[in-house]
Amino acid sequence: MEGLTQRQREILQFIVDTAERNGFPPTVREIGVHFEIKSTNGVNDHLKALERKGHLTRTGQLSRSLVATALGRRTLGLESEPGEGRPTLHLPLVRGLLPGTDLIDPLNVEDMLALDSALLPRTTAERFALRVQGDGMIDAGIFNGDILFAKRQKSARSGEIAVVLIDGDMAVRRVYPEGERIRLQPANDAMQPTFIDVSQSKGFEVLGIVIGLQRKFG
Amino acid sequence: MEGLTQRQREILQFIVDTAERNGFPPTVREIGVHFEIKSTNGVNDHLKALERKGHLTRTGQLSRSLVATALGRRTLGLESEPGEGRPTLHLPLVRGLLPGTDLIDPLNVEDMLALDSALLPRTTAERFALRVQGDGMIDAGIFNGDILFAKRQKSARSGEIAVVLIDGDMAVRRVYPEGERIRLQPANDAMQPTFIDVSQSKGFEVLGIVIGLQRKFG
DNA sequence: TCTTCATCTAAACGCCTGTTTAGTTTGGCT
DNA sequence: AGCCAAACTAAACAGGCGTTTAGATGAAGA
Repeated sequence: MEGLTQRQREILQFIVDTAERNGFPPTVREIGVHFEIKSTNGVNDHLKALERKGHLTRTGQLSRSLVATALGRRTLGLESEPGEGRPTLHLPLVRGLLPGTDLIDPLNVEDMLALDSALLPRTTAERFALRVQGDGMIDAGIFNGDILFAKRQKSARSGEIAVVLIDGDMAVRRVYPEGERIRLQPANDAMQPTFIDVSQSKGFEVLGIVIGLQRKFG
Repeated sequence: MEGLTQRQREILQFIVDTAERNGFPPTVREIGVHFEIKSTNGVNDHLKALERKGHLTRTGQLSRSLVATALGRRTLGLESEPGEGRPTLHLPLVRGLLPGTDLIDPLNVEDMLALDSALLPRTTAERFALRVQGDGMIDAGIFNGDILFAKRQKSARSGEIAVVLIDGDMAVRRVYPEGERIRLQPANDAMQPTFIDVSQSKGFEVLGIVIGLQRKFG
């Protein structure tokens, strides 16, 4: 089975990505526009090559019938075997917590994320994901926009990084129980800790403990 | 939110099924053939209704741009598991680079990691993962032990965080081309930059650009 | 009964799209 | 130098395709 040229590979990737993103594959001309190939035949040459090498199928003369084969998908790294027998987790990405709902509720869940279990610590607790908002934990290497993974747990030990609910808003802080009060410590020199009075802690809740982080660059 | 008629539901189902089976949605006429609707307008009436009721999207006047919305999929009982049809990537975790081998080679690949494609930026380039060794990029929020994701690329623009090879060892640094030399800048006050002489850069190579990061806590 | 809506036929317009033919350019290989 | 494959420009054809206009039928409500 022949290998692909760099250009062929890029075009195959574009077809797969476009089908993924839009729900339907691109036309020959749309591929041309994306790669600044002026002639439809320039594109067609690549499609012929991809088809000849078994990475792509076309159906008759139907528009948008460009579909990557299993081989093609494998070439792009979309279908190989992950760690043997190790499960891929599916974690809910939560937006926030609407009053009167459970955290893991369709109303709060924005998406489901697939993640290799090797990328998170072992735990028997329920897990969820959330998007970091703000720079409150920047000195702990947790940046605005990062995805955090947490295990559900209603209490935190001293110094653990927890996802907490304060008056309906989710936040990420280091938690330090200090007798009558709880100190929520940001990891940012420009910010002050928040204190929660244990005796009247309405509106405060520990939602979970941070167990992982994912960042997207660029 | 209005409900669907029996006919509208059937047509929505056909669109989703066809897209699933073929890899691309049907045309207006193909829908007509399947349901023995002689006029394209007969079909179009249904599409308009489905669109109006928020179960279907069409993109301009593009062919085969019929895609069920999240609501539409829910109506059909398809409330899919992870992100709708979005692929899960399988990226090689590389240990290093043995002399005379390609980076993505069984000899260098320690494991395959499954990761939701939504967690990394879109790219047409090949991707790989590596484990961070050392505190050289600690001020950029990249810690010892983190897993980094990179796209394969032989050059880096100024300031990009790159995976580089220096005398056989992989390292992660910000890259700054400076005329006759290249500055490899750590993000750690305690460390000094390394300089590569462009004219005799044997043993130096850019392997890729960092596109993501995964951290495991605790 | 009158109205509304869902469903459909028929026909036509005009851009969209895949395909083909006929070349050119570039780089690697012999 | 000669050859070949990859990659591309240019132009054109024919049928595909979305859309619109005009109208028909029947069932459900008001």
